[in-house]
Amino acid sequence: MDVSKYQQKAELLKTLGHPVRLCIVHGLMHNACNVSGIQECLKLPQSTISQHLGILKARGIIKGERRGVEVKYSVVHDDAIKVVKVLLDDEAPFSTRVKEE
Amino acid sequence: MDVSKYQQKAELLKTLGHPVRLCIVHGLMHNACNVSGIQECLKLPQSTISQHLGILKARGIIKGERRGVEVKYSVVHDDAIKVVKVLLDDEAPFSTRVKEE
DNA sequence: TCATAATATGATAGTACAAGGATATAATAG
DNA sequence: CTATTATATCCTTGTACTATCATATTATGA
Repeated sequence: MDVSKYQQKAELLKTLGHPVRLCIVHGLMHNACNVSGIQECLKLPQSTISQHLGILKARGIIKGERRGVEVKYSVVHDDAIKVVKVLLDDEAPFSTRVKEE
Repeated sequence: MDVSKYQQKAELLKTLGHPVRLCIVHGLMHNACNVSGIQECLKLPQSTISQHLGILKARGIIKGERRGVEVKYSVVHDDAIKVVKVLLDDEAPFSTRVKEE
């Protein structure tokens, strides 16, 4: 039995299996934004958000690009996107996986 | 922001986010079987399997029907089925595949 | 009844995770 | 250089999860 396949997929699910992180990923799928945006949305201390972002980044689910003083986050993990879409299938308002400006 | 929705979905993901449980659910989706079958497959102590089954049952992901001396388990949670299919999309028996890219 | 196979539960010990405060780094403006 | 804003890291405390052993329950057959 191919255990490592399950381990890898399970780790993804476990990472997404936290309300704050799930919310962050879902939000980022609609529009990439920075920590302050998320923080305002979730009303949690900045350090808590940053920690979750760090976990998501370490697992390759999101990436952050620094733009001047901000860091703009977006979702880059295909499986993660698929899972979240299946679960929270509220038809993306738009397919806005963009970075304007 | 609708937090409870995320909490509920996150709990599902967290529950599936353990290699043994993920493996159990995936296996059960292909054919419902009993504890001994799973145990043999995973080579873990019976009590460990049973505990994971208990967790999956408590969260409404699987159900067990007693058939004589055995208990036959099967997956009953729609979201769980969708998630596992998307993630472990090996030859879905039917064309119930979710879109890919 | 008793023995046995299948499954569940309880207890325990080790490990990992979560939140939030304090503090540190990075970029830029002045 | 200094101040400010944005973000990251460190640390502590409490809580939850995991694996396993030992034991209990349940159903059935002799």
